[in-house]
Amino acid sequence: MIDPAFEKWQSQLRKGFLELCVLVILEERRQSYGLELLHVLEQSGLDVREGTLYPLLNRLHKSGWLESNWETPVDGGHPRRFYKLSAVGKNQLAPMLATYQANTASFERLVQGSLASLSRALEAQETPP
Amino acid sequence: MIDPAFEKWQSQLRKGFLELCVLVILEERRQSYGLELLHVLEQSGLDVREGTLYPLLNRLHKSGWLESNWETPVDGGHPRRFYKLSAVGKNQLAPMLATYQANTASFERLVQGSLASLSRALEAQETPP
DNA sequence: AAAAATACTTGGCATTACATAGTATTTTTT
DNA sequence: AAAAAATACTATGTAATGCCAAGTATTTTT
Repeated sequence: MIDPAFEKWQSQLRKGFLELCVLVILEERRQSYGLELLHVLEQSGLDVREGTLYPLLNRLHKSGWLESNWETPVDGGHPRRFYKLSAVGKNQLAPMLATYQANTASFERLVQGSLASLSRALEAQETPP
Repeated sequence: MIDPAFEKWQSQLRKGFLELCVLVILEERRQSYGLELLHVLEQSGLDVREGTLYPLLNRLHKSGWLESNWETPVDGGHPRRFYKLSAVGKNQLAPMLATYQANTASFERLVQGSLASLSRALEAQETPP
């Protein structure tokens, strides 16, 4: 019995987070395209849908944070739309990382005073035999 | 010159995150009320507005994750609406923490391979003299 | 030639953060 | 005692994102 509100919350938690992940990948790989990004995200443990990623890429492109160009693989195959960070996008990445890490630090501060109660919550997660 | 898209992204990143923070605080403090929660959040570094927190509490209450009751302080003063985790809410907390930590771990995996490029990004954050 | 795989597009829904404005009660000030 | 300020919560509307679902186009496989 999974509370449907929990799954909705999970979706909400990914807002903004996925964009940061994509920018980090592009910063590392210099460039990439949709399905490859999906693969990289999945390998890192993030199960992202096409209907999530492609609009995300279009938004970042419209915001001017990404540049894109179509390329056909040299060995043939379906043409792909490659994305890479623009100068503007590169400038955004550092503040975004700072914001993300500030949130993480705030959360750590919140749980710091409640290690006992949190370990209680985590233990309750496992089903008793 | 701050990109307005950056501030919008910051708001998006807090979606879901703030709910988790509030639940963690209530798990630790047993119970609390609006303005006190704002104070605790602010002390941890999160600048949350009334117009964000109160609707959030109402939503969690409607979802059945929180119980609430009005109390007037024994030494007089304005009556306050106190919230505490319900049994359902307590059951949500552990899976939510697991999801949050899974996201954090995925992100760490993504940046792991790009320590060099990320430190470049962080250095670019400081303005040269 | 048909089917499958690759790769991207588009439209619509539900949800949340935030701004803004408003209500009610208590305390402080004059 | 009346006015002002502080405390505390409510209500409305907007913008933005994740996700589902269906669709298009090209290439490869059968």
